[in-house]
Amino acid sequence: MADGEHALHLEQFVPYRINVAAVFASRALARIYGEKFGIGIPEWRVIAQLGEFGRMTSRDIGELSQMHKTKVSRAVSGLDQRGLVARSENRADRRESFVSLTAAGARVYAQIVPLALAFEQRWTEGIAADELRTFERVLAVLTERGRLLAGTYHEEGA
Amino acid sequence: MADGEHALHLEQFVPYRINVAAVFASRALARIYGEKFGIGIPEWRVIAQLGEFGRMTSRDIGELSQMHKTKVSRAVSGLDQRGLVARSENRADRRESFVSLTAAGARVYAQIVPLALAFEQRWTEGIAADELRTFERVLAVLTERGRLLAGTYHEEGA
DNA sequence: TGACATTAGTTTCACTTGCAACTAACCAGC
DNA sequence: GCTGGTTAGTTGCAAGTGAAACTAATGTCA
Repeated sequence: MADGEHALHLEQFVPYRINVAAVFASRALARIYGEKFGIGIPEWRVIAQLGEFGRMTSRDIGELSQMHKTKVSRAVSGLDQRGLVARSENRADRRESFVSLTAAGARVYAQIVPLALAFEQRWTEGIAADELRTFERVLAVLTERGRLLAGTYHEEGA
Repeated sequence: MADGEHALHLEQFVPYRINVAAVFASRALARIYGEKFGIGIPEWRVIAQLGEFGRMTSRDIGELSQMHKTKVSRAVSGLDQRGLVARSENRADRRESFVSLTAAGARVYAQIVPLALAFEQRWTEGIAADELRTFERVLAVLTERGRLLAGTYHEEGA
């Protein structure tokens, strides 16, 4: 460790710290989706997108929710089998199909949303509003720059 | 969506956003460790801890780097086989053993540290120092609270 | 029209992961 | 110095993952 260099302390290393926080958040959320609804995080993301935007293709789901197409494929299949989403052919382009929530899926969505928002609320409770805004702004910058530094691809976490 | 409730927008949902940022950061870092040194994130965390604290047990490595004991076990085994760490018996408690960097491991550590710090630097470049401090402070709060909300365990991410 | 590239989505495969069960060693308390 | 509980670390296993290969459909350009 020569002059002018800084030592590395893992517990202060931002990429590490972000990851630890992300894992805790995922685990806590997975509990909510999982224990009460038997739904994992990829499934949740699909449901969240469909609940927000309605009918969409798997490609768009992956694009918007930052998931690899194989993960979307498997999540959609699982939800389809369980009757929470339905697929309908796009006659204008038969490679893709539209995915949408069924009535049962919409009910699950309606139940999860308040739980998810309550979790977020509880998680960020007591943090000053302006600090939280700063946090989110910095997070957005880091995410965008991270996307560039990570490369081209397209994928996931929770 | 009744009165008084807020809609959920996944792309603004903090747990989701943290995860996306974490994945990008991990991927970018994994590139650095992986492409140049053939080292994965668990291995990197072990090396980072040993480089910082010297000789320690697997238990302590896991504790400090937030990794499940099986992950630590496998990472240490791999590094041992590759000659980057060495294990030495603790005669006072023969269940555990001390792990430490070999000369080769120390060289790898010395090479990775500046790359890791340069990455962090590049990643956070241009963000105002006070905003970054706020970010880190909020991150610490979220991490601690996340730990509680997630449960008791002990584990990982990148 | 036909050849070639591209795209949506699925499947196969190798790898990583965490949990649970296990082994070996230590630590009561009697 | 036993007996039962606890701890450090490893291993078997089932689930989840992404890359790559694949299928089927669409687009492009001559």
